Amino acid sequence: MSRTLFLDLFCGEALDAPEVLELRRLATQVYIRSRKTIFSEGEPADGVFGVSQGVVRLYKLLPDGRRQILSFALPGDFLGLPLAERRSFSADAVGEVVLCRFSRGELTRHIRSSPNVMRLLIEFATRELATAQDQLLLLGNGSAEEKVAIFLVNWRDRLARLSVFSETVPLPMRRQDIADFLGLKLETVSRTLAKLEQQNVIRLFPNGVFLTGLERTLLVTGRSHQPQV
Amino acid sequence: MSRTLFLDLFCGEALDAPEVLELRRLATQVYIRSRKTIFSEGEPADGVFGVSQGVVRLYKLLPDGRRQILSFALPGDFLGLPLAERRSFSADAVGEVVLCRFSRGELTRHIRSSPNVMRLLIEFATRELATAQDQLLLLGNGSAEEKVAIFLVNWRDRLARLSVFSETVPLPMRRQDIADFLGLKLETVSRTLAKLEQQNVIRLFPNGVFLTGLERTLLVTGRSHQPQV
DNA sequence: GAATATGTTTGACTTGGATCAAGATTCCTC
DNA sequence: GAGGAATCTTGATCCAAGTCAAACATATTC
Repeated sequence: MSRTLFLDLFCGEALDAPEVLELRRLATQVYIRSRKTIFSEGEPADGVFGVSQGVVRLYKLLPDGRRQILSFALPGDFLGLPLAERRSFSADAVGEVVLCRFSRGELTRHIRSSPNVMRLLIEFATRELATAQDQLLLLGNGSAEEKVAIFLVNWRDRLARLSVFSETVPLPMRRQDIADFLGLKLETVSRTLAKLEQQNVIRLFPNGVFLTGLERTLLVTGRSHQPQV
Repeated sequence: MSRTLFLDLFCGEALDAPEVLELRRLATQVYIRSRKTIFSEGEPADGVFGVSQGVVRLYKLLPDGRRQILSFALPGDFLGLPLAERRSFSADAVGEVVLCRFSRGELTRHIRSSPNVMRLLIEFATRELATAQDQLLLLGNGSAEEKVAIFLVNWRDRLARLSVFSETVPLPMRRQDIADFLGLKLETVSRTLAKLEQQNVIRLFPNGVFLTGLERTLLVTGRSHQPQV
């Protein structure tokens, strides 16, 4: 694996080839083993990371051990915005992960001189904020069933944007992760998935689900059907 | 009221005087009556607003009438980021409100040529995202008591940054607004406030609270004690 | 300053999801 | 592939917050 997949994801779309080449010069690749921590909340943020391969969970911990997963980062996503001095959340690898790493100083210097990279970052920030706001709506108002159903649909749609659309959706994260993402307990996630399977809208298999008529049952639709920003 | 208070809030801090003057040339003032809607989700976003005076609630509605308040905007805050074509949430005035309005085209043109304004916006976006993530932590993990207590402390701290610090905190919004912000029902908010009053950590008065030893009781501290970004 | 509307508090009861506790799978490791 | 650990499912019970309902306060209007 010699290519910086993270950057390739923008080539031709948001950035042109010379720009990608210049950024690639600044980037180093980092391989993270499954379950390993990439960085922790409160640490100095000396590197900026983009995901090339795999899934990364971003989360906050409370002193008593409660955890809130903020998002699951996929290839093409940054692990947070590159401006803060310190990490405002922790990140670790859900499976094997390949990252693209920039030094914060070099990247911000490069950003200043490149309107395209600047725009890319602002777009990413805008998208992240909109996603967080949709998640607020879900956490504040959704029933367990709505939360799980919408999570599955959104997850499928995100994966679809990366590869080919498929109703056969891998779920590399644990039930506990889904629970901490949705503000539920893992037993509730398990029970809710079982209930959705009984309703014949999903079919469970090891490390994944098969989605059938799910969207029709959703009360909260979120942004899943809006065009990508 | 002839000055654009919104802009004055940045003068000397993030922007220098000539820059504020130039922005003021682009700005118009808008007066909004109490409870009036400023814009609604889904509309074209033709103007960019900053708050000069008053409190604005930003929220999303579900088809069945459920509402999630995303945040209460105070003087110095933008009502969303100025990039999206359409509003991703609605906004209305909690009390009498004075806004500073820019045309989106003029502002984005100006942003491109001004690194300071650009930086201001990126900082605002970063801060908004961090705030939203703290709110996710609270909505996903907090009990009713934690939610209400942290809301009160954060609200006091935000007001303190605008004027002088005081434990006497006005609450211009309704109980229903607090409930929709915290993912609770208004009865629960009312009961929880009563409980906190019985514990002698707050004192209620019409349209406000007096905070006493509240912070010591908090399990979730949020960002309330971190330095301002 | 009645009359009315709009908010807030409080009480009685219900319930969805949490908690506690086994089992059943799946995944490693040797 | 046997043994053990981690993960997932399912069942029984509990409780924090929701629901329904009524009284109480505070604005607003005529």
